[in-house]
Amino acid sequence: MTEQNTIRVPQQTRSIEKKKRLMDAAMAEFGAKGFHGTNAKGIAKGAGVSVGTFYAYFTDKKAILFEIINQHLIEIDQSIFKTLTRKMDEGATGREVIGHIVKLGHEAHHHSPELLRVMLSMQYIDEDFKEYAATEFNGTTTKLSKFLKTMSDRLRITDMEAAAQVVANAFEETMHSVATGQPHVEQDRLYNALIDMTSIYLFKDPDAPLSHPSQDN
Amino acid sequence: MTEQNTIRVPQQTRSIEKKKRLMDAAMAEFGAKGFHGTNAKGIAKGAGVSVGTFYAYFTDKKAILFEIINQHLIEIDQSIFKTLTRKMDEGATGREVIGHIVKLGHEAHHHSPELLRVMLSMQYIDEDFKEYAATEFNGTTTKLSKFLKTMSDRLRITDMEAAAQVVANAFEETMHSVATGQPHVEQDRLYNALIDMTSIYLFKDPDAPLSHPSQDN
Amino acid sequence: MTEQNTIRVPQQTRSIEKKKRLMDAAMAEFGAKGFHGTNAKGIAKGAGVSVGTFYAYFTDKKAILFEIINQHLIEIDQSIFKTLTRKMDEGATGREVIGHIVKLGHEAHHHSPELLRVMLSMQYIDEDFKEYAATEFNGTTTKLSKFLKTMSDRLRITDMEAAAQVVANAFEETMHSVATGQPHVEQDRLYNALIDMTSIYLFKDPDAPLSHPSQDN
Amino acid sequence: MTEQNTIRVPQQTRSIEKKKRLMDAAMAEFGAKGFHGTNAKGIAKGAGVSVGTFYAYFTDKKAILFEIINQHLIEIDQSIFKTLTRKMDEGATGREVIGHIVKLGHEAHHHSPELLRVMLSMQYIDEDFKEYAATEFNGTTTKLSKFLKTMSDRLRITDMEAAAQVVANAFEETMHSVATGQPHVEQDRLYNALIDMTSIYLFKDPDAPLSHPSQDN
DNA sequence: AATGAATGAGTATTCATTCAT
DNA sequence: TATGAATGAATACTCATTCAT
Repeated sequence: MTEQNTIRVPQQTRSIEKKKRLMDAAMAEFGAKGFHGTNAKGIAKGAGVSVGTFYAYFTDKKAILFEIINQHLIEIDQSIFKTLTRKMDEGATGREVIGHIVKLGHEAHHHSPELLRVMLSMQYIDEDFKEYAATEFNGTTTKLSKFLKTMSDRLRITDMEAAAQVVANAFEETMHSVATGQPHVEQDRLYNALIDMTSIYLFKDPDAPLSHPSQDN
Repeated sequence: MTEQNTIRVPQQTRSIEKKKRLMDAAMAEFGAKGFHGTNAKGIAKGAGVSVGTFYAYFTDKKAILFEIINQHLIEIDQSIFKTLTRKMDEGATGREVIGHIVKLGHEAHHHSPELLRVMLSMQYIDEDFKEYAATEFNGTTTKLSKFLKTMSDRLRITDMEAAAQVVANAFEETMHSVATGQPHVEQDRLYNALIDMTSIYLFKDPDAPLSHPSQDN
Repeated sequence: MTEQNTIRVPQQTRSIEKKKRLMDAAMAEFGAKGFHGTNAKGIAKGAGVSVGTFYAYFTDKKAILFEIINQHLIEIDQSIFKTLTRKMDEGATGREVIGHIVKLGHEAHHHSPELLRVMLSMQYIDEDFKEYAATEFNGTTTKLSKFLKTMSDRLRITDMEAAAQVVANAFEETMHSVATGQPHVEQDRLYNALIDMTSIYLFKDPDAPLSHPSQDN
Repeated sequence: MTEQNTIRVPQQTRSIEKKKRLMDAAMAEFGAKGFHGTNAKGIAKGAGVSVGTFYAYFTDKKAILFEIINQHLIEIDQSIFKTLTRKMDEGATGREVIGHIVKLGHEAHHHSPELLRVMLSMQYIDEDFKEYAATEFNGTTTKLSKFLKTMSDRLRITDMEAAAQVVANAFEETMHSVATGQPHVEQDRLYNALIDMTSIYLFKDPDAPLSHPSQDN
């Protein structure tokens, strides 16, 4: 009702640690019971603080989930695109680069499969999360699209934007299916198929080194 | 999901119609407000019956959602595989058959995008739905896998099961992104990319007719 | 959040009785603990029903207080103006009629002094109650004003509206001070003073009979 | 209202100023949001100090409201009775003196109508405030009563105490209705009626000068 | 078969007050 | 003296489910 509710922005070491404890506890709770099964009281208890303290750091349980997910996605995103150019400089082929992305993506998704489930469900339930996920995904495909454009002469495809999105979709869904659960087929066969499909699709020659494009011409 | 109470199995015409009314009302409610925003009272009201009647036909709101989704998926599944063989007999190429699947899938997913969202969220929230979705998806990939095996000599790929799943994944996610959301790229470009990717991946020659395999040998 | 909350309008005998029980319990609670000290749970408990039942009959505690007060004011209002004309026909003087009003007002205010306190506080706290009280008071003064106009030739005063309001104010406050508590002076002396003040103010001759004005002229 | 903790009685200039700042902030908060809508944190924030500091100066929010109201009433009370004798010495009539009181009362009540509302509501809600208001009102009527006794030979009325209270009641309520609300009749007509009613009631000749009573006899 | 009144555990959130720093 | 982080009891309100009629 009143607008004097200020959310605590921790500067002190103790406060920062308390906020972290809350986020860790929240992650555990969300992972175990889902969004609707989790409540502020439980999170606070898990973190060893009072409900009041929870509400001092976060406006509500949606806010804390948001912050948790945000932090994770930032980590994932960074980890994927960071090493790509280095790989290429090492003379990796298209197929190898794709394989590397699969490996990184796999690791990222397996950081916390439980949380991943919650995150995935939220984008279908909540408008804010939907929007956030869309923006996030958009960012990823844009990066991928740009990445593809830097090597356009090695590519089969011409519509880079569409390709980036379709490939990202295939990656997403396959990662999720592996991370959240039911692998009807062993993970390696699945990843091999994924690598094969996207490599064949994207590259003129998936097994040629990607770097030093000038030399090939 | 246990059936501790006797749930009415309608034999009478009036009962069947009442059950249908309940399911229609439920679909509308779930679509508009999501699973957690919907309650039994609202569904009953929408169907013009009492809460008691609702509970006479369904154990709880999960049960009615289950039944609704089940019905839809059956329809979708049938619509996709029904016409495939006919297409092939008409001399369609691999690319054309894939294109046909995309068209059917698109229609199916756009039958009720709202409900689709609920369905998608539920598989991340609820164990029963997760299991169901897995089985369903498994069924689809199995069918696809079998379908691929009937034309193995025309295919690039060798691991049919893995291919079926990866292709199904790419389809799923792309359909969903179009159905539930903000397409960053126009739908047609996306679908073309999807068709291109999967055709190139699956077939030795995506533009050769699939039928009469004996002739080619 | 959802708008399917329908407030139960009792038609059955049992329901009507339940609603009455709730209102009686609420009156007791409000009287004893004031508005902010009372909660739905307590009212329900007092009425021997569950909280849910409370909320089935009333949207919130404000609503039930409103209904209680409304009922009381209707009773008060009716009791005051009902017998006035009869008194006049019996040849009562202005002073006697005023005395009669004081008597009726006193009875009305003493129906439930505790509730009166709550009612009075609410008009200063809550906008809806303020508005309601204003309307109600307006109604009373309007009636009084009309009543005065029927005997304008017997009156000293010329601005009937202003007189009606000032007289009503004097009545109100004196009634309240007697009903809610601290009589620094005995009630009868106070009422006599009130009668004296308003009679002298309103009438040319407070001790002449009010009826049959034609005869006097 | 018990003082279990040591409440700071400011002697230092800085402390006095801090207390004033708190009271000013509290007035603003109470006026804007009422008693129940206001909380210690908000007041402290408004005063630019910490909650702890608030509790160092006041036991709770009731205490600060008490102090604020007390200060205001003292001011009002003084302003009303201060100039009365002077007016009389200037040869004012009874009606003119009453008119002067109305003017002063009006000004006093309009100092902070918002706070007035809070004050009025509190006397119906809280026992301590009720008692305080009673005492305060008692004081006013006692003063008025004494004032009247100094001019008993000019008065119609004989029961000075009762008259003082009834007149005070009429004043109170009319002032409040003007200050807090929707005047159904213009303020001037209302005040004129009030002056007329009380003058006619109190004085033998409302239009004769009050001073030098000996000369008249 | 159908109704819908009744239940009450459960949930999110606030805020007066304390107390270690 | 002053701070403001921390506490946790308390509150309004909802909704899945039952069961007497």
